[in-house]
Amino acid sequence: MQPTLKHSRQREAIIDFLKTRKDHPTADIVYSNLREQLPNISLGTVYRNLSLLSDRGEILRISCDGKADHFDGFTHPHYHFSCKECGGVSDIEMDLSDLIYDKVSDNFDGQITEHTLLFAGLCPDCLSTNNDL
Amino acid sequence: MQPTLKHSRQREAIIDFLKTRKDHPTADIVYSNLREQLPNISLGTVYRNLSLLSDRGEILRISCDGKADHFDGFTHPHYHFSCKECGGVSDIEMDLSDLIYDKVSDNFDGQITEHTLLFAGLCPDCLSTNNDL
DNA sequence: TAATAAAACGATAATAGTTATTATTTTTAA
DNA sequence: TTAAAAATAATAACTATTATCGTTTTATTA
Repeated sequence: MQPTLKHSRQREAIIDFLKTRKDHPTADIVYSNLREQLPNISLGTVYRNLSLLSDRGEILRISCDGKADHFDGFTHPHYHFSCKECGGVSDIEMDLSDLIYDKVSDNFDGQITEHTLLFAGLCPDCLSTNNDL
Repeated sequence: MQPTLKHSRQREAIIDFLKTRKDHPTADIVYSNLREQLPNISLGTVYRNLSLLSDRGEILRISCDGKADHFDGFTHPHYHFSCKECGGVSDIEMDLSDLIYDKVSDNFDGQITEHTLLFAGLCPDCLSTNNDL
């Protein structure tokens, strides 16, 4: 059994902060923003709670290419896009699940409980900047 | 312009080794295996070449959840599966590209040049072991 | 409300994975 | 066969993350 959660101001602040952001901040960014309201919060606390919350499915962890993980406070089914130019991570709202699960069940004998689909390329901003050159 | 490649015994050994493996080894595993034939090879050389080769598209880098990256010597279109029980990474051979690109182009204005789709759950072995309990 | 146990904390040390530095060696082409 | 470019081994440095530990906070119960 996992231990019962006790309320903590720090954890609540982390969840609240993530809910205000659509840009999927890293642990470090969460930390430096929260220090404004909670000057004594520790980076370890941020990491601990981000892991705890994503393990419990309350937030999403997005891992791209060896760099720092990003976190998403919104857990409805959607996908992510990581721009190769600016490094930003943004949302792509669409529903592929049925399509993907139908197809993969024909091709794999194990049990698939989740999938991560990450797109990469140039975001609209960087695309237009590049075209201007 | 990127520098012209010069042949190196170490890089060739890395490519050859990856071609013999279907289990997507990490840099560390590549290193310890290659030391049998090249006792003086350095871990830095392994990392440098794995990055160089994946940047050039000759091998694939597979990033899952903060742990060490895995590398795949086969670059034809296929997807990966990471078992939550044993941590192994294996292949799923299927073609979703058209399906995915068609759908995503309706939902995103940037330019998508690649996508990474990683499945997770229980591999056939761990699934049958779990059922036996 | 005071005592207590569990959970969470902050500070910081430690670790894993990876990248950078540098002096030396290897490769390639003139 | 020499010279420039690239690659190497060894190792230091770095980044992201996790672990440790003594203290504080939270929730429960006497």
